[in-house]
Amino acid sequence: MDIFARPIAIRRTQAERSALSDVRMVDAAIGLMASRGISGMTLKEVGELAGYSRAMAGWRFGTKANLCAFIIRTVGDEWLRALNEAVRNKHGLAAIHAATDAHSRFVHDGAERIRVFYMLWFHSTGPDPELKQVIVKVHERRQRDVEAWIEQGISAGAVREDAEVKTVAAQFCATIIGIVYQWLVEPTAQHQIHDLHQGLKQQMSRALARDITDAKRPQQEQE
Amino acid sequence: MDIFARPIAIRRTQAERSALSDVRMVDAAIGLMASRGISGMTLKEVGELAGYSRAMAGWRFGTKANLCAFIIRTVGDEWLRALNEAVRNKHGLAAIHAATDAHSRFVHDGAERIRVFYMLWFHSTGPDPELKQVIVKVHERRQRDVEAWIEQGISAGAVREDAEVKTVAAQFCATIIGIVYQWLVEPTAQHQIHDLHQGLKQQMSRALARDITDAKRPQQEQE
DNA sequence: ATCGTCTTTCTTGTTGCGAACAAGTAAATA
DNA sequence: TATTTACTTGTTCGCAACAAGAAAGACGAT
Repeated sequence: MDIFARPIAIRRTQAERSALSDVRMVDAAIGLMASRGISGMTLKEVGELAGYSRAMAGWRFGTKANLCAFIIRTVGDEWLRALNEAVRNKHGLAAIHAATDAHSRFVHDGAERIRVFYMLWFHSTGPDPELKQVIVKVHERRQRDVEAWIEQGISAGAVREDAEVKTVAAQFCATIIGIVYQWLVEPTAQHQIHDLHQGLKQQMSRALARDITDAKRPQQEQE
Repeated sequence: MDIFARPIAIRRTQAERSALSDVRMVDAAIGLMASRGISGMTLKEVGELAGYSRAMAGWRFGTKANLCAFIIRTVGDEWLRALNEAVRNKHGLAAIHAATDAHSRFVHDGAERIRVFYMLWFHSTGPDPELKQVIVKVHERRQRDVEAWIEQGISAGAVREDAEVKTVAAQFCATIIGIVYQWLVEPTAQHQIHDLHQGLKQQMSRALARDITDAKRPQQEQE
């Protein structure tokens, strides 16, 4: 009977315990940053909101920067996985269009996680090497993905051979970041964000399409 | 003789005193942020580095956020003035190309002030309304300038009439921001930054040029 | 299974630093 | 000289960061 009297203090393995506290604290931190900004998120509150003590977050992650890095890695992975899912089996312009549409959709849905992910992304512009390392990794991987799509498109004959792969990929990534910035600053202008994504697709078409006619077709694939 | 014994405690008007301390503190703050990042800049050090006491910066600006806002306004104005100088008397594509080249040049020169300005720019992505207000203003003004260039180009007959002014201007601004982000994260890759600017010019040509031949000419105006 | 020991997870206690404000001093204005 | 404006010293509060202790899982021995 005291089996029932005891609250739901389920017995968990240690690995389960840390995993659980990790996700609880990440969720808490994301919630706090989404509502109060990055500087408004405090390790103390993260611990307490996650159902632990003051110092829990500090103890697990050491420093606030470490927690942020962990969040970037975590959400960044989810994010890359979702994007790759959307692009599955496509290559060349089709892949880029699919990725852009997926990006537009995700951003439109406006999940807290993504918003905070990009907030952190933009916060790592200082000379502090800590966060930057992580960001640069995610960033490089993104750009490599885009380059791969273009190269696959070239070898499949769907993209013009003389396309400057690295430059175009860099432009794509830069524009995506610019669009995200707009979104973060003015989350209400969903229409504009959508237009910017469409414009990006068009721009990539003009840069990569084999012939003029391909590039001219604006291709409103989404919605 | 004690006129000479006394250090250079020149008699200044009160307006001069505040103006002087303002520029000293802004310089100090920019220096600190450039070397240690935004969170590494402390009001205490700003005051002392500027030659005053601990609390000087806090007293003058009230809060750290206010100091940052002040810096954004100050440098933002310098920046807009320099850009407008570079574009003087141009319109349409020529103006946009000139602005892009100027931007590329400024960023290449890599003045501390600009770097910090953009660091602050990217830091204001949270839900904190304080800094965001200022940024949004600078941002809107920028976009209006670009729209004006395009419209002038249209009425002068140099830009196609069916150009979607607002959308293209927004794309231009977004891409600039994306490029700046790249620069902040990887300041070493100057070559890439230059390429991105050139690519942006080409992209704008394709979007705005009256006929295809105009758009095809890559126009390496810079350097 | 049950006990005792070791390890990992988490908590309470403390320190130091910076932001923010309050109350005082010095310099300029009139 | 009186008043306003520019600046300084003194203090409080909150957070990050660490240290030392408590509780909960792991694991071998009986």
